[in-house]
Amino acid sequence: MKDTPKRHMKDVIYDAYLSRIQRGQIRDSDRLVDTVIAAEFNVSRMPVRDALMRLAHEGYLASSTRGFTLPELSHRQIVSIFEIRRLLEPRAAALATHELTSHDLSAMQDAVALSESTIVSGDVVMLHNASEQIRRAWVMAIPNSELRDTILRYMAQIQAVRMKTLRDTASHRILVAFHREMLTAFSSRNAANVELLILRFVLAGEESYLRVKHNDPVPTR
Amino acid sequence: MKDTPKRHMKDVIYDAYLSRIQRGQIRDSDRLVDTVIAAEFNVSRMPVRDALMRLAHEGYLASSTRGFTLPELSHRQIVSIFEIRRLLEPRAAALATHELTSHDLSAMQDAVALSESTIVSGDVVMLHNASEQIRRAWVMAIPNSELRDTILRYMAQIQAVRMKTLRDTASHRILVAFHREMLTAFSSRNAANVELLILRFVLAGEESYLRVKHNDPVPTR
DNA sequence: CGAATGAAAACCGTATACTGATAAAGGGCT
DNA sequence: AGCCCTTTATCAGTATACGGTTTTCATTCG
Repeated sequence: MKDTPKRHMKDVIYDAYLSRIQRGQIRDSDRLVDTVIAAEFNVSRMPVRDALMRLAHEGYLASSTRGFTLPELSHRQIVSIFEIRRLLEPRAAALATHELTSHDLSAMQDAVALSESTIVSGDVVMLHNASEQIRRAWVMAIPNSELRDTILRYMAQIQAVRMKTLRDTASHRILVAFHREMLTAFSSRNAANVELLILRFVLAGEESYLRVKHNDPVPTR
Repeated sequence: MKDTPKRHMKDVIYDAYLSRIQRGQIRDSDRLVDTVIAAEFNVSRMPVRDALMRLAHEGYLASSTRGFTLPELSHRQIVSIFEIRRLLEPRAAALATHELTSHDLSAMQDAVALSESTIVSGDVVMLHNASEQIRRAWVMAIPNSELRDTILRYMAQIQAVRMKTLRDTASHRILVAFHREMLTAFSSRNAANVELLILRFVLAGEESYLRVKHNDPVPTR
């Protein structure tokens, strides 16, 4: 049984749940309780607690007196994070432009094709996955690892915004168009274009969010 | 016995050691061992471990198989963080400009006076404290709390850079001049000036760091 | 029928104990 | 005398247990 060659359980659990969170596999209503997860992994509460608390401190989870849940991002927080993204992501993407391998680019190409296909199919889950893949392709290529980590910290916000906006037809079309443009810009290795495009992308994302928010001030509940 | 009204020991210990780290009271050679700290606070290892691991994950400490120590920020990391600061801090300071209370401003004024006094006294520790106070004054006034938290995360880097550069006479004078300018800019509530000034400040800090680094490639040891 | 109340359950924080990994120290071999 | 191997000490990771607090829920009273 070499399912975890050498790593500590706390890290295994941390990675497992970070992945689940980032893939949107945890629902708003889910409560993550250490004892339950401990049973799932056949370990004691301690490594689970370590992992959950780490996720909580990093903002991926919210700790309450009654288990851990997804953080409820307030409108204000979401807008705040858009501001940080506006400041960091254009430059970060520009830095990543020269670092993307041909493998990264073809992965992005596949994801963009997937994204385009959702216009007709209307498959929101697939669009979500495609967005995630495209984003991941360039974010992971950011050479400044501190910057990369900082940007990765806002996955929760991005997740939340996607959830709110992806069903909106107008936002959907805008998003797919951006995906196409990104592929072009990254492929041509034009960092200046990429920088501007990502700025426009973040701004458009904010605009979409605000529009959907305005039309549907009490979402998903 | 109400020495800690209601807060959890893990948080008390976290705060205590974060404070010690930020005040430079932990030396490079110090090894922080949970059992020792547990004895100091008369608790078990667990809350201490929680606190230390949290500090480690936030970058204030490095975990090894042989106790926790101050992280050795690599040259590359320090430069990486300067890039993030360049992107975030000018805008953040501009946002803070309108939020500073008269109380904040007078605190800043006191700190700037302190800073100026160190030019003749050469008191590096006092300069360090003054820098910290000035920085804290405007950082804490950043209205976007996510942005503020992100900036606060790099305190460790700033600490490390200060340690390396503060003894450098040229850097010392430049720093004090910036402190004076900051007071003026913040007091006049001119956000545009502040934004530009802070950008110049970060750039100057990077330059100082690189200069000192170049003159003394093997520092403090 | 709804509100107050109290007991039970859920769940976290902390304590104690054990295990395993690793670095330092000491001794033997060349 | 210098290098390698074995031993030992140290310290982090994990297990288990307990106590306290908050939530839930049923029961009773208005």
